[in-house]
Amino acid sequence: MSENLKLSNQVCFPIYSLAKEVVSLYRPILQRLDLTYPQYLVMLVLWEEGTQNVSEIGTKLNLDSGTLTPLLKRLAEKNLIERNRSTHDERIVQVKLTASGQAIKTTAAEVPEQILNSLNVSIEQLEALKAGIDNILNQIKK
Amino acid sequence: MSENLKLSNQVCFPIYSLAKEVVSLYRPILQRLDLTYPQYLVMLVLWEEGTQNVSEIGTKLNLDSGTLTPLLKRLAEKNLIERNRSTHDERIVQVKLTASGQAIKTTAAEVPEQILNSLNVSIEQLEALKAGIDNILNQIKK
DNA sequence: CGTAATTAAGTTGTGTACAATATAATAGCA
DNA sequence: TGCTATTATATTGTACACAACTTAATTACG
Repeated sequence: MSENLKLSNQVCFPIYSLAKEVVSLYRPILQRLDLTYPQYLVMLVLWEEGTQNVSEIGTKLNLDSGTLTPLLKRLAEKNLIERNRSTHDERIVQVKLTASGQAIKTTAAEVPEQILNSLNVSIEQLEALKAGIDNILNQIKK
Repeated sequence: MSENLKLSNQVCFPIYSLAKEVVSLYRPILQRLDLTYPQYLVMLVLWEEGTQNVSEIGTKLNLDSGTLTPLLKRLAEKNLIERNRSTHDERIVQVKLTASGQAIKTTAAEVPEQILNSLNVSIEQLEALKAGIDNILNQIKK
């Protein structure tokens, strides 16, 4: 196999490994908030953009209802969100922060700093990585 | 939140998204081999390095026995590998390619080219991304 | 208006991931 | 030798992730 062909394995496996590594960096930090990384992503969307439909959250996070429905039920059980059918269109479920959900935003504000610290990498390196990833994400053939 | 603090979200979420995107690029290609991406990774290890212990595979792929044991059982059910307890040390399970497992290596050799094609990115961009990822992976505080 | 097509969310089934724990075998050592 | 610690793998439980399908509601159109 040519060196160029091997490259896909040499890039895709590190991407896969890095993603797992990143999630495992978040795990102990998010544990204090009783959130998993995907749950934290949903909370970020709600903190930043307010009440959202299930499908709006799905579009922003690239997750489908098969993943989101049970995840949102778990967030609701923890009393961080409320799920209500829209009266205007009964198909739509609106996901809204509860007071508790809004309240933990303050604690969650400390997460990025802790992550930056455990990533242990310069801002410049991160910027470069972000540029490289955005590049690929935009160019992948859908 | 300062721009620098936001950066961790702006890097970690794309990493997480890209990894899912990459796995979903492999999915239709690997479907012809009846393999998932993690299963393909295990097969790559075996094709390149021959018979391995469960823990050796785990070290190379950053997966623990809780993930590997059921995955390897599925590969064994497909008759691609054999799992045998070592006679010298009964704790060790040796994972060995079957004739079928060895045989599909030929078809699998086409996978990297198909992935490179669907990534739709220049070799230079991939090399840059790989460098950025390896950088971070090496520097993350364990 | 009435029905077909579409849409939004939920359900089911399969397959990772991983923490925590269990089990069994081996190694180390008094 | 006998006991303790360690090691390798397996098991259990929880939580994604996604394909395929279902259900219920809304829209589009003849």
